[in-house]
Amino acid sequence: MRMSKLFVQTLREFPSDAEVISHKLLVRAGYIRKLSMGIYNFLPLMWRVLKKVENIVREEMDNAGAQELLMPFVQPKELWEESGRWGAYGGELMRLTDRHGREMCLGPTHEEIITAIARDGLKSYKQLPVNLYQIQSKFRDERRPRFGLLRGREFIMKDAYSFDTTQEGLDKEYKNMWNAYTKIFKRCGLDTKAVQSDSGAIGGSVSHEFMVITDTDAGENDVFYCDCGYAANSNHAISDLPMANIKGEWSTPQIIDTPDTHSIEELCDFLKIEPTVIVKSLVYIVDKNPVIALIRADKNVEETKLLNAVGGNEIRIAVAAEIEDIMVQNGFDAEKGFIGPKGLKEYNGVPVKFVADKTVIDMKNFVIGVNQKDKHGVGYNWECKCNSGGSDSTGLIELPETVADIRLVEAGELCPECGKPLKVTRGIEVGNIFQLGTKYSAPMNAVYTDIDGTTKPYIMGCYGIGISRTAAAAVEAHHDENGIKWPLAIAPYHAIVIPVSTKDELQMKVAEDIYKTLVKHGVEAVIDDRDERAGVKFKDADLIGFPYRITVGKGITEGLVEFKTRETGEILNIKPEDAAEIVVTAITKLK
RNA sequence: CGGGAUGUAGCGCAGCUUGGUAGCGCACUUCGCUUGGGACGAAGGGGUCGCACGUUCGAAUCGUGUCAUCCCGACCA
Repeated sequence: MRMSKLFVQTLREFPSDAEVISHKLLVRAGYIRKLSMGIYNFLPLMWRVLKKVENIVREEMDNAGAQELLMPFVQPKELWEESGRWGAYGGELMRLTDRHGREMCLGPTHEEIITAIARDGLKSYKQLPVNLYQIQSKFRDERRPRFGLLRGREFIMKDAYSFDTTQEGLDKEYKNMWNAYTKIFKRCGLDTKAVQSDSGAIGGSVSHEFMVITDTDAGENDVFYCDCGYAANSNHAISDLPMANIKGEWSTPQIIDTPDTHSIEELCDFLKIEPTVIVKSLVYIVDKNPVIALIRADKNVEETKLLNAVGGNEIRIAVAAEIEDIMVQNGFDAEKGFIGPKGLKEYNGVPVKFVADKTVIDMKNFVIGVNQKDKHGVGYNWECKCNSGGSDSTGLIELPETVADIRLVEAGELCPECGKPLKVTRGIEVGNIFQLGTKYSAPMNAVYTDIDGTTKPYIMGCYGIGISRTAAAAVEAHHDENGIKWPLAIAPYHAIVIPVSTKDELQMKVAEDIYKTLVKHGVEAVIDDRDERAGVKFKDADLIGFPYRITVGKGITEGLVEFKTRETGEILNIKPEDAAEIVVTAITKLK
């Protein structure tokens, strides 16, 4: 490709609406342009990168025994009703109506379709196991798209689905996919960590996410890990707490004035206490139902854990107006900062549910909100057998029926497997593997006939890789102040040849010769034939991120050209005829 | 969904307070000059100032509404 013809427009400045480095660089270097919120055009350079990632994924999936197919992007409501997700999926499912008034949706994932395909085709145990996959655009109407390609609404994804007759078969395929993923990301030049995770809306039990560990702030997920090998996503991580004072100083219960203590910090300052002796009450709304979470005040609630504890689809924190409503409806006059569990019965006719984090059970003589403005209860305890002597209930709080781990783990807490302090890092999720079991096959009546003549639902697994997200994650992991440093395997081109002066006939001739030789040997190369100053060409080459740069300049009078490796910055002066060999050798090593 | 901010040429921005013929840098076109890290000079082309309504003799500028984009999410951050 000749640079003068390549469809790419680099920008002198970063776009103003981009926040993370992969977004900034991909726009500035001319890879992508935004069309709408969370929706991007993939320009020719980007498309080359995406095809490279796709092909690596395709090769390894095929090697692992999976078969590629392609399912529709637009899907009928009926299948989603069969699985129960038409109602359950929420706002991320982009729904539309066709001219006949039929309701459809844009596919955010394809469990329903693939299960229907399997149901039609896989009738006998003799046909199983099977693993089917596709590489295709997905659409999720994200509440808040951001970070460019890392969290767009439309994105490219590889999704695979396995069908087995036994759990042992699923376990085997799960491991098979795990191994394939490890190879895929390694080939893409990415270091990944497989972490335990919550299975979320897709459902199922066992699941792992493959995370690219990155120093940049684009990592959306905190990954907690330990040298012993334990690693988990924040929505799944568990830990033991280090020793702390969890016994308050007040031995007799009383309600005291705590004016203007709207935050835990203010309350601690006022009472001169540690947050470890406060039980805070947080109001959540789960599918329109009120849920009060009780947790030690120095810790935070992990919303996914809380959601799993109460069951439901969507969880969010209550807004101030809702908290006010709850107070009024239960005969209180308090505001946020003074909320407590006692006396809260219902909200809009729905009983209030209470969930206590398991770490509050051992707390004694604690401080808690009592639904009175500018007041808190101190010296409170849980109402349980050990406290049965109390004649009046003042100072006793009923321990909720649901006691669960709803706590967000923090670095420094203790590894659940070996007891050493956990470490935290940011990760970008580029792939995931789930054991679905019969979550879709059972409700959709997707069954096969087993050897004994009985019909059984398939045991399913699903396995995703974000193709476009993987490319963006590669930029997060491989860049410097001058631009992108693509791993060779997924770079849009392997090398660029730069004649410093297009008016210098010798330079041009040597550059053209090198370029032709590279192309002849299967190297994907660009020659920068533009009549630009050398600085412009170097800046563009660095920004776009060609792994190798061959510069033909003044040195040619001594028979030498410059060979630069983008990743390391290493510069060699070599003979023109040696350039192709170096690049070809590097490319060969990729296979 | 709630809160905040911003919409002026392809990109980045000024002008708005105090209404009076729409500007700057980059990019683009032509010419000259220059050629190892985003040169310089000259001359050009390109915008109904997000959209609608209103106030006014007159609106990018003031008011109302609307759409879009970005940032933030009750305790804690």
